[in-house]
Amino acid sequence: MPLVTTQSKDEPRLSRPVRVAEAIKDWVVEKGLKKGDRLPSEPEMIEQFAMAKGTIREAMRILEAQGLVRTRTGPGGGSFVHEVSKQRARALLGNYFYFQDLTIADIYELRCTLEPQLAASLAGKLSDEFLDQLEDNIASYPKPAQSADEEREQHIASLRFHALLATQSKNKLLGFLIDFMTNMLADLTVYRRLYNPPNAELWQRGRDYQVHLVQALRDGDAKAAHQIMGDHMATAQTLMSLQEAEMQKRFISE
Amino acid sequence: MPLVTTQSKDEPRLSRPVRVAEAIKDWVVEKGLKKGDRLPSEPEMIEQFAMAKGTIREAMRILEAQGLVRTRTGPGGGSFVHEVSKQRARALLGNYFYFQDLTIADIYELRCTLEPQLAASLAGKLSDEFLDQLEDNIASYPKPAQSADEEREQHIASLRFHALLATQSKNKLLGFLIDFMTNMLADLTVYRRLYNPPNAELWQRGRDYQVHLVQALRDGDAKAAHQIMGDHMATAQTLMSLQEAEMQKRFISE
DNA sequence: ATCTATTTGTACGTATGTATT
DNA sequence: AAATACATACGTACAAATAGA
Repeated sequence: MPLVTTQSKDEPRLSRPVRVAEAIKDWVVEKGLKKGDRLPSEPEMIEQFAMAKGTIREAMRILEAQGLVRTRTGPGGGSFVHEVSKQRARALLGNYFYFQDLTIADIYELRCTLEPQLAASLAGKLSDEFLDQLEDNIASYPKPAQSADEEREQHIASLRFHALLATQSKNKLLGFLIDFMTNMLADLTVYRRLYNPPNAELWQRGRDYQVHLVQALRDGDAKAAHQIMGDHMATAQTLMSLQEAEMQKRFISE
Repeated sequence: MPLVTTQSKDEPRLSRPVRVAEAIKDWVVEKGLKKGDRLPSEPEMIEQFAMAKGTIREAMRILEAQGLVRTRTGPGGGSFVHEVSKQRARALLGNYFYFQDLTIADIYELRCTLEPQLAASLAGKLSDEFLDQLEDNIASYPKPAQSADEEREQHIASLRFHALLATQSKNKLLGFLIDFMTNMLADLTVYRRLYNPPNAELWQRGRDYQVHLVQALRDGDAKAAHQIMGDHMATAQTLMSLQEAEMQKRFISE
């Protein structure tokens, strides 16, 4: 799979640092460099590309910003091929949606189909250790929230439950998406509980879903896992729309 | 919604240009700058951040690489807030998956659920002009491919059909995902038609699906659209697995 | 703990390119 | 066509960080 360069057609013309960055990417792929492999030193690149130091440095910054290399000073230092981290991919993708009018409803629409699919795919595939970890997470919010702040924390924790599950997905794309959505919700949701005080009954239902889900996953009952997660998502979706939750507009940090 | 910064916790420490880039991002959000708005000039930033010219320039390159600013020379030139383009978001996300072992099967697993969902959501919502455009696209591959090359081109064209549909999604996240997946498939699929020569019957079935789909979309029949797209995807999924298609490893260009 | 070698990071002066008026 | 205002690129000198002796 080729590394994706970052150049569009109609746009005027690329600056030198950008072209150098592209050249380095191509070179990395061509040479089959793996993560951790060292790139040529600054002076070597200056010679190889016949560019000034500043230009080379700007090119390296571009690659660094994209998460593809990491640079260290000192002896044995230099730039190294680096695996793009999930955090950075999240952040970079998040910046795209900063300019789109993405709503919480949009995210939930996708969660409603993808989360059950993930749950079904994981039934019977999880280690006991991991299932215990899920239960620990549920145990971290043992009783209904007493305040808006507390409820917010519980909301974040329960999103963490889903992000945890996402790490186990065999399908890396599905896993990333669910992680992205939960993080987006955790980062960006601002409550506007204008008419909806914390509701013990709703809390209990959400909690029950998660408990039953873990049981279904343990039992290897894919169908039940799918069903439970689907109900859970449908409930959550309704809840979010009732609360008139809003997205906060900001750039995301890795 | 805040702009996502790009800093992780465990990692050593950020270089100055990266920190300056983050500071600029925060400043943009704080000031509520919109796309097209001008950032301070190089000399102004040098003063404002008390940094050297090179440092500021590297910071701007970082923001440029992330697609957040665009820079122009000349009078009235400078750096401007820029909406992250879909192309760039695709490329940046693609680089993440370069290091994950994402398979074609993974992508199809998601397409099987998301494409029907999109189709259903668009039934009865599309303009006649757009529906004609879809039909034009179908007309661009009027007969079965005679060679592997031709078949490859037709495959790309039929992926374009899906990308076209994606542009109409009201749900921006869903639209982006489908666009991302079709582009990933178009860019990265390498055929290995070891035992599968171009097959006229399969081609005819794929074509029929698209024709019927457009009809259902015209009629506003969401259920039929969902069904047809679901069948189409299931067929395509089988086809891809039969052809033992492989992902090519490379970085993606915008 | 200190020194030294290595490699990136910062600074700044100058010259060139480019688009607007 | 010329002047202007801006970014772009280069080259050199020096500063900071880190690993190892």
